[in-house]
Amino acid sequence: MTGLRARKKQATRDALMAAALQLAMERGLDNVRVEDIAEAAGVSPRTFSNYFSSKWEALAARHVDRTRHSAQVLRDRPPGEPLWEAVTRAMLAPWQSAERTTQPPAPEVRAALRLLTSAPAMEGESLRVLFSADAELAAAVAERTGTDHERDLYPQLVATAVITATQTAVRHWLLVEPAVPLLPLIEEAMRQLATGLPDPLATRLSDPTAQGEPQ
Amino acid sequence: MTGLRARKKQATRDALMAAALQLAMERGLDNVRVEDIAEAAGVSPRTFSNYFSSKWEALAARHVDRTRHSAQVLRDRPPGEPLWEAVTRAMLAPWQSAERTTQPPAPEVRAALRLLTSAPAMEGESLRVLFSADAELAAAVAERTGTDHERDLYPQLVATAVITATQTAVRHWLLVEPAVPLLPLIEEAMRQLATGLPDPLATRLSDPTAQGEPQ
DNA sequence: GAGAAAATTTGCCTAGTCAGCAAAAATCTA
DNA sequence: TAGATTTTTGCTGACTAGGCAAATTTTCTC
Repeated sequence: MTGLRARKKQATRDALMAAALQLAMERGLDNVRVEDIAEAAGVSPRTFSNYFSSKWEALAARHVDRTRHSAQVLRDRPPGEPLWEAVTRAMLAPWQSAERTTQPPAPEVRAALRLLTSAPAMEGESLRVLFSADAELAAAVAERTGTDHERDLYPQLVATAVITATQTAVRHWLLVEPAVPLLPLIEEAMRQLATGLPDPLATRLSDPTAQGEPQ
Repeated sequence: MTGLRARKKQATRDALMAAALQLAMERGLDNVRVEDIAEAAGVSPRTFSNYFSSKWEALAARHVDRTRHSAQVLRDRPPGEPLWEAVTRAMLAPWQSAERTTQPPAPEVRAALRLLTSAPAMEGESLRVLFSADAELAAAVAERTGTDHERDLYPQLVATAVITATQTAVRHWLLVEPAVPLLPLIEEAMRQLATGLPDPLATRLSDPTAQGEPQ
């Protein structure tokens, strides 16, 4: 599927997403109209609607892409690998692009992203698209664990827990000062999920030698 | 806070929520305008906007109320109680009203709700409001576990995992045929979360005597 | 209770969004 | 290159979101 048509479509989609992000970080999404995004991407406003049903969706589309990516990675992990190891690798994958791991984002980028992602409308849209993509992740989990996504709660529980935990880690990463690297946060979130989110208070009480603070 | 003013406000809010649900179940939310809801509730369209910023929000408001309720219950559980027991009780509470536990909803209500809740716009709005209310739950978790919701991932992880797991259980309950009672589904979801969502395949392999199927 | 203060409802209004339709343009197939 | 398919686009109409100020209702103070 690498015809000119498909490539142009992808390019348009990318251009719209990039324009939306750029403009939103510059002026705040409330001060950006669909028309502005379309213009910046060099297409008509009507074409914008063909790709995204709102400007929030255009921004949140990155989440969809990342979730799809994770699902693909999960399917590709060796079948014998323990589930939670595979899941952790899968959720890390979309964030392991070179730029992001080698250097933290500039403070002003952080600030802009923080503003953007904390807007209620934006959070909502992010969650919506995340969950529209979670079926794919759930299917991969079902396949790997021999469960049935029609009859069993299990794959859905894992998929949604994993997605929101990752989201929580990312949000934490944007908020916390001073800046910390993202990947360990995601790993930690997965580890906590996989161990049943044990009450750190109870753990400390029953095992006074424990040193590790919950992160 | 039981002045006439406050009571009227609550009544208006309830009326709008009820009207929205009623009309949406009758004709589908796409065929209901804000104007219709306002009329059915006996207020002006402009007043609708004072309460809710969209018709989806009016429907999803039940989720907010339930989450608030759960947070309150969690705060009220005895301090010595293990976290996951308290959390489970808290999440069950809003669903334990008399009608719902004694008899399952009529098939046509189930069908209507299924349609309603599966609309993407509706799912998105549900998630948005659920997560705008999750701070309260996270705060209750932080208090109970001696963690800091600014510095630690933990309370956010628990709150979002618990909320989405409950949501998954509810969705499952609406979808599965034949109808099953809701409360055990929620309990099971919490139990799985608290035990780290163990891979049922691995469990079965390493312990061939195990009989329980993951639900 | 009467009148002042505060909160709520309402109508009016503007800017903006969303998607159906059909014509035009671009791309693919053979 | 001709014809089929897909995508883009302009036009349009129904609907929405929320600012503002006037009118109404409730609460507060004496």
